[in-house]
Amino acid sequence: MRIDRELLSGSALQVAPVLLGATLVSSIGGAEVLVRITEVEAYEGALDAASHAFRGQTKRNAVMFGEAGRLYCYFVYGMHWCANITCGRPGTAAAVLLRAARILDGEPVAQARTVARTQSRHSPAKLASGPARLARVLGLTGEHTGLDLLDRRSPVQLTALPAAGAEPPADYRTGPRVGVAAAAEHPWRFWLPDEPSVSAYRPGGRKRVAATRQTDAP
DNA sequence: TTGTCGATTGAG
DNA sequence: TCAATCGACAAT
Repeated sequence: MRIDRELLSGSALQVAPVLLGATLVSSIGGAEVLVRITEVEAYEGALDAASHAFRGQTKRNAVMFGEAGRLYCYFVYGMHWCANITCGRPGTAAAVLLRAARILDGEPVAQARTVARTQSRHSPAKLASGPARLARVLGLTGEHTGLDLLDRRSPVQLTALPAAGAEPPADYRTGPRVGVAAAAEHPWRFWLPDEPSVSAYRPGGRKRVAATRQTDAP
């Protein structure tokens, strides 16, 4: 089934599981890489303390407030790019972080991009295991933010959903987001079972617990 | 203008 | 377990 914008216009929580199993193709740099999404995370707007859009619109997160189906890439830890697909209605911020994928075609290109950055090779299953690794094999950086993934002329396109169509896959798993301290109580991570590319879980970083006030409040 | 920290990764 | 490495944003 073809992916349309309406399908992506729901909340991040609704859209995230639907993207599991979808295929994404990048022809950036003249080399084609095709992947099947195996792991994602939902990020809402004002109601999600872990979202880049939590404190309102800024230059960086502006695309999250626009129409669904656009690419949102951000730079993190001074060296990595991570990619999201925007969702929700215009005016409402929401996006789905692409955390891992299985490489269906273009593995040599993916491997070459990895070696170029790390000086070392990865096993096929790990080439796109993790948001920064996935963005790397696809050649995605900040300059690609805003690209319409539903436009056939775009160098990066969301091509198709699995046979099930607009429904989430029959079998998938959910859990807390990886490396996110805020709003950790919600299962906003979705992944396909038995997929070697799915990244390892890691609890959120320091939450800087408000003072080590062990004693009870007055 | 300055200081803090991050939706991570790879080496040790 | 920890360093790398820098842009965004809140605080000054």
